[in-house]
Amino acid sequence: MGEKLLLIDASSSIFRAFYALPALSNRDGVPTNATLGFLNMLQKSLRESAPDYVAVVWDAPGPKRRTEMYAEYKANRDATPEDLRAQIPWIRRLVDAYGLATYEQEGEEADDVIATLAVQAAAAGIEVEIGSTDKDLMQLVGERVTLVDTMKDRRFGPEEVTERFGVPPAKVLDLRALVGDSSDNIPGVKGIGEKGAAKLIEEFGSLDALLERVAEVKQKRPREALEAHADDARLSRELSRLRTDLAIELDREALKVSEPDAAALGELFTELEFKRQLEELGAGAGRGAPGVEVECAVVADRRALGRLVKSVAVAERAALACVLEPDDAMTGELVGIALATDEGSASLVDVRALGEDVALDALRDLLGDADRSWIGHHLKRDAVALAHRGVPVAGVLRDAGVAAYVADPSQQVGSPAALVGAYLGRAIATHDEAFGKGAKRRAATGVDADELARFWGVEAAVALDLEPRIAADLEKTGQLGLYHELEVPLTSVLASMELAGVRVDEVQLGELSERLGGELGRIEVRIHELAGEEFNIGSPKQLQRILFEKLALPPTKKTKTGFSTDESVLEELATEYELPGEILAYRKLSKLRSTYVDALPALIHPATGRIHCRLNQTVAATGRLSSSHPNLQNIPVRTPEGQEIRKAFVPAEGMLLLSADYSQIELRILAHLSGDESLVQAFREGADIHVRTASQVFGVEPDQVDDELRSRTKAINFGIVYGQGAFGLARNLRISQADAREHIREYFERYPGVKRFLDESKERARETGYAETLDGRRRYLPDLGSRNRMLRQAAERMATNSVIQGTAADYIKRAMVDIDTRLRRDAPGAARMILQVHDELVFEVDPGGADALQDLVTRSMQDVARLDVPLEVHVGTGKSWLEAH
DNA sequence: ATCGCAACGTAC
DNA sequence: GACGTACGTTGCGATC
Repeated sequence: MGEKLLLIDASSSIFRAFYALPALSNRDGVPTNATLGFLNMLQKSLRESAPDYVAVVWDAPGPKRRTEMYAEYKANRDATPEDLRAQIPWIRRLVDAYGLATYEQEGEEADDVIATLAVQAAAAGIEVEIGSTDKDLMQLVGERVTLVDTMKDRRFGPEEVTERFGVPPAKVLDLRALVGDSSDNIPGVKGIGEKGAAKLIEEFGSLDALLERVAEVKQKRPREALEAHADDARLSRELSRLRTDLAIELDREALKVSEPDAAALGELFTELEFKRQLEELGAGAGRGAPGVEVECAVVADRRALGRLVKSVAVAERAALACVLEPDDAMTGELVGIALATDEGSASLVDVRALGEDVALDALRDLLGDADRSWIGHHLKRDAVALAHRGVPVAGVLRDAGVAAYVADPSQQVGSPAALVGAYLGRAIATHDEAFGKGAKRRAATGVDADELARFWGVEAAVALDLEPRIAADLEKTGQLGLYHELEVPLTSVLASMELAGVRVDEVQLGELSERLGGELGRIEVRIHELAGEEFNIGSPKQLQRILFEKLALPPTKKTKTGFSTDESVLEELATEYELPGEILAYRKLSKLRSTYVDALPALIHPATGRIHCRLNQTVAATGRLSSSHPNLQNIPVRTPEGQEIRKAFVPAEGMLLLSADYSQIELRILAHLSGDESLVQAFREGADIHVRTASQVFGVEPDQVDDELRSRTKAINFGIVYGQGAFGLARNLRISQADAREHIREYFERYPGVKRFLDESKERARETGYAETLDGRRRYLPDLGSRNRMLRQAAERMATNSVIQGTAADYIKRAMVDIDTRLRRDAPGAARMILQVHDELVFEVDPGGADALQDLVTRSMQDVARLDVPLEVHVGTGKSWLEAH
């Protein structure tokens, strides 16, 4: 049996699917009929044709060659229905999830691409099936080339074509030159239909012969038509002629049929609410899925440990998974270490049986080998745990969760079991299934080693399959560089930051807590006095009752469950009444106390005396990091009380803190991406951007811009980045919606490049289905195609904001990797990076090395990218975070 | 007793 | 309903 290539004409298939199925949509109002129809066709073709190669061919956007030839080409086409256009990104995702190659050749239509590929494949002895009903494609039919209409279950080989048109495939082009095509607005020769044309071609042998000997045509009407419209016939032939000589290579490797990405399909089907498809997929990936067979051994004596270490040392690849109880790198007990070198077997080093020192000493050289790679889940946690116990992991950390995050940062489930089900179509136990949750949870310390080995051995071994599988997907989407060059090295950087931690002055916080407590007590008394009764001020529900029922103050805003008592409401009421102001003061102080002042000391590590937050690499949908346990990215900075908290973040004895932050990085990225002349110029000239914007938008001299105007303009600038509308701006600035609308209009008038960029970002995201940063980080936004206006507009704001916020995230991550590399090389021990707060990096440095560090950090941060505007970095040093910032 | 959600507020 | 991204605390009703 020879090989088979299936070429799918995307637009033709999608159009047919759209009109063949009734209007369907999911609960978000995303139309789904064309997607479902296309999916059915695709599945049927793959099943019935069983091709070895598949390519999905799209029309390229923009001007077409044929339009240059003939301005009226396809001029009579109606605009594509909106409900169809909205489905295209979904269909592209579907094609991606199936792992199918796509072709989209600039300036070319799908027909010509298909023709070129078909001719090449046929010449190479490959059988070609074309999934399309386009009549023009009939000219390609031959010994090895057939057209397939999947929906009607019809195939067109040479015989069927001859039967259908009355001429063989080789003469279809000449026939169509006479007949034309009303749907493409190809004229043909008026007065000649398909029947007549077939007769004429048969009689004269070809169009050229016919035109040469037109006088011999017996019937009068066709003869006269031909005489009058010979040029139309020639033009029509050229318009219908498929090109088979495009500069395209038939890349067999790329076109090979591969396993569909069950994860991506599952996600798509869920979002689209394709229940039947989801069930079918589930039959492959869900409960009934094949399990993972892993031979799991417990290593509990030194000799076995020695053998294990040797076997890992010589293995090409190895997976690692630490068992920690509780699941925390810095405070958990190291119960076991699972190691695997192939997918079928794993060993659990029983740390409790061996003793931590014995176990770790045996692994020290292996883990310290910088030339190795480690594959796993949660490798950052493992690296921190091991380094904290004196065994740094020097190798490359290839984490499946990080890979999956690059593939889709919005994904909600990143657990190993979910990823295995999704990407490998196999079922493994979840942690909760194996060990219970909540009250029923069994601590790892109380589980025998065999059982731990069975669970963690599988987790390690399966990662050896999983991570490369996801990486292969990343290669297809062009995101492998983002993974290998940025996120993978970053995992190690974050691990050393978490390990380093930050010192906080417990005594200072204790004093502050006392002070706040006293103040809170006084305010509480006053509040109860004003309310005429005692109640829980922290309960919005009780507060509602007091304010809006008992005291009958006018409510201004609602929540889902009742009247809102949030800051803006209370502020408004505070102008008329005393109680709301007191509540605001109470809220502010109690927030600071409970969230920071009292919470932070409890998180100081008993051994290091420092706070070690987690810097999460796989959480934020835009590519940013997040911080938790505790969140050190939202430590107060604005209010005086908040600044007291920052003062308590201090360097180790004899050291300094150094803070370096990007100035206006998001607006600078906006300037660069939009290319807006005024905005670019403003940054190049080093202007105060808010003053400059104020001056340009409101038409006043820069020295006439007072603090008030500047701060209002700052709000506008922020609003632009967040996609804010008139309503939001009006509320923020407490101005009328009309005024806000006017400000926004003026802004865009003054910065037309920004307007254009924002519109284009949305449009591009709508076409592709995702927002993308300069480094190729994607965020899928299916709601861009929703018919629900709110959902759609929210997705549009996410699209524009994600490009800007995500690009900023890419940049500071690059800087972090670069700085870490340089510090390790040039100044080991003298300085360490300890925190990242989105546009700020915080270091702890020996005072003697502060100047050098400042140079290094500034240069590295500025040089992450060559933008049309300079990247400015502010650096400060001090004996507290407040001083340094 | 525990879980999960709503409301609120802190950061960039 | 209306401004993007996070995380933590509190209160409170549902659930175990």
